[in-house]
Amino acid sequence: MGRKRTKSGKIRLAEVAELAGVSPITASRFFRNPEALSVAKRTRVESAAKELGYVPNLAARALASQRTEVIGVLIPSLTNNVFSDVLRGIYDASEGSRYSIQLSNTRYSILQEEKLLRLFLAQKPAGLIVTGIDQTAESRAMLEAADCPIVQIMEIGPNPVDMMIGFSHYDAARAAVAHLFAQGHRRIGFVGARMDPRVQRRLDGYVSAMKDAGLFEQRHVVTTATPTSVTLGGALFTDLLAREPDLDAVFCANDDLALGVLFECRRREIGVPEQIAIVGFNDLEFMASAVPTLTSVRTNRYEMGKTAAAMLIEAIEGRRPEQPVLDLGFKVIERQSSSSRQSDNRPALSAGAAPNKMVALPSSHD
Amino acid sequence: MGRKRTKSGKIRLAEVAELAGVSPITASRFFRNPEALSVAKRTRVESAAKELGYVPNLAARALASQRTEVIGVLIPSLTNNVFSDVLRGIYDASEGSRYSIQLSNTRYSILQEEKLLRLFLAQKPAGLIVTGIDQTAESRAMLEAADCPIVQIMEIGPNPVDMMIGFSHYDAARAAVAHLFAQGHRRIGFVGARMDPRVQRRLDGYVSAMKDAGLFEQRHVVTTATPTSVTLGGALFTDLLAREPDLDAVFCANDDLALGVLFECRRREIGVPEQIAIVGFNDLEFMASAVPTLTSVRTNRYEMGKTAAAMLIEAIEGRRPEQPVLDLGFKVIERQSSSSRQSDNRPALSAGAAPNKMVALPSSHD
DNA sequence: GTCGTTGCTGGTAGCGCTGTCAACGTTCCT
DNA sequence: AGGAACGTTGACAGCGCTACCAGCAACGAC
Repeated sequence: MGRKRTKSGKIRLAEVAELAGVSPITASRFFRNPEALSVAKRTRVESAAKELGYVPNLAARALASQRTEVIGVLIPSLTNNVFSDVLRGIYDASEGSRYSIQLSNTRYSILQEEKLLRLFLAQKPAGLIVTGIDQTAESRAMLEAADCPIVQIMEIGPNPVDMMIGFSHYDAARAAVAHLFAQGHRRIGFVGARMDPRVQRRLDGYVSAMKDAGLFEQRHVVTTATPTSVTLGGALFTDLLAREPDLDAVFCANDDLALGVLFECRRREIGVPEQIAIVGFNDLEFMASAVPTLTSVRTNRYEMGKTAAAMLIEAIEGRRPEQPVLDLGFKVIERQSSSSRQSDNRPALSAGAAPNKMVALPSSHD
Repeated sequence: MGRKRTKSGKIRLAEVAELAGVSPITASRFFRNPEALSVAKRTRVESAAKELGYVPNLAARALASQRTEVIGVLIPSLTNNVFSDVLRGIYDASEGSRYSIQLSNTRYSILQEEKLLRLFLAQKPAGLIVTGIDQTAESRAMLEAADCPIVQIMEIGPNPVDMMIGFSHYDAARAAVAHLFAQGHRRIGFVGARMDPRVQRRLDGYVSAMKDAGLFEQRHVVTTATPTSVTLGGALFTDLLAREPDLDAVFCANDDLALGVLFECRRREIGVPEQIAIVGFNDLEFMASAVPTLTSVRTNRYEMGKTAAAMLIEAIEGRRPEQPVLDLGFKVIERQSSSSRQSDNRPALSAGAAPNKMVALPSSHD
């Protein structure tokens, strides 16, 4: 008795080929490069596969072809809203393609990242998406030696490993501070948490902008390594006020902190923006809805994820993008919390009605 | 010349076995069931593997053993904070285990879920985590026929496919309403968005509690299929007020909506809780930090994900939990936004100092 | 008519690992 | 002392697919 089915009852390629009256290898080709088949065989295999409900065995394919159809993604956090937007973009772009996403969480540790990278690379992924540009030397070497396309996301900088998509956090922070200057603010504090490399670069941008204006004061900067939260924003702002009660603005390294600062102002009955202006970073959805509406720096997170995955897939399939480094820029979204025009300060009647004035800036990096 | 290495330069199990002076199959056993080896061979294989930097080829393993070490996870959204907490738990529990997570997004569509399920099952996952209890009949049949452990998460209900971990959204909503009753509120509105099955059950719980008290009014319920957001909370609340200006409390199906309602109250200069009490759902971090602090129903999302994955892994390895259905319960976290005691209503000086009174309830389901 | 050339197809031989089962040595029991 | 029982080990034969190369027909150029 010839065995028609595998033990598990699954349909194999051989069965499809038999039903279609072709050799297994021809059926195999149908799934990988249908154009290589004559139209007649193509349709025969197609209908045979559909009739039998054939699903390829990816393990066998990976073993025989010596490569997988897995895209590895290394991100530092699953909690952070920012990364969930990026991830959504990545998953959306991978959907419908043959590639599946393998996600790992580095927890903001470059050592953990190195470990995970080694793990990924051992499985010969089709491509890799890694967060940021601050890998260990060892990681960097592995990435450069990897024989698959790689996209670095979230920021741009010199010496891309391969492809890169993001924006300049440094320039974005400078733009936020410039906006506050333009509104007449001078004593501008900085509130930052987690202090991962990107937040650090926002701080650097803030510091340089303040120094350029001759206004930098170390005591205006409050940071912590603690993970960010709304509550933490209030606590850090409290510290900041204790050091410098005369602030007239706060630049927050992200929107959660900004919301915490807003609540703390409300608690202390400090008028926003009359007494203190607030600017956040990322432009999460709630910023437009707060009272007063909160100014923020908009970043294109979903688009970043989606484009990164799309670029990667193109590169995997041999079509390298003509633009391997993509600057997605940012926009300062000016809202009530930092507006000096009194007319903008009265609470709008409905959240959606709050006027947003945008200041678009492609981040320039050199 | 004997080939020592695979084409790709990778070390194979055979090399390790040769260096250790054992047969390949013995080396294989070392990685899967070290206890089966004598101590001498075990240490020999171990050091040989380390010396060569051996990494198993998972594709070959999967092909030969007819099973994968992949845990499939089906969740309806990557955006929703709730799921990022659950996911974090799942990833944390899987870390260090041999299993890797394969994530797919159903986008709240049970048809999409069915499609993804079919895809997953074809690859013979080691286990499956699916969201909720509202699968299509077809999905349900596939799950029941699957020869791997399955955990349903996010809620509990009758007829688990296999294991189940969650809580009763219905009971949680009833508890929230009961809390508002206890604070003296009677004209309680409901605001809901997305209206996925779990939000629907929260609505059902609200309706039943209101009906039990003889206070239900259809016009006090405002819902939409639109995805949730803070802004939407304000908009829905605006609708609700237009229908019924005399509300004295609002129960929001989630915290984003609650925050939107709070902002809208501030915009309209409606006192919270003096004029209107607000209760949210999920107890996201910012609820404790808002002004006034916002009452919410705490759910154990991280723990749910972590426990689900841990249970699943145990079951995969043959140790079925004695409790296949786990009710993680919920807690009504009472804060200023729904407190009738005037002393609680004055703004606390610091966010963390806000007193939280907890009402713990294991959800009873029958 | 012959000779490439191109397009399509199939045979063979693995990819690296594990399931199965038999065989071996050792211990323990009667 | 004999044999059963156990623990440990290895040989063999694939898992389902694809890389590689050979073969064959059809076609155009000379």
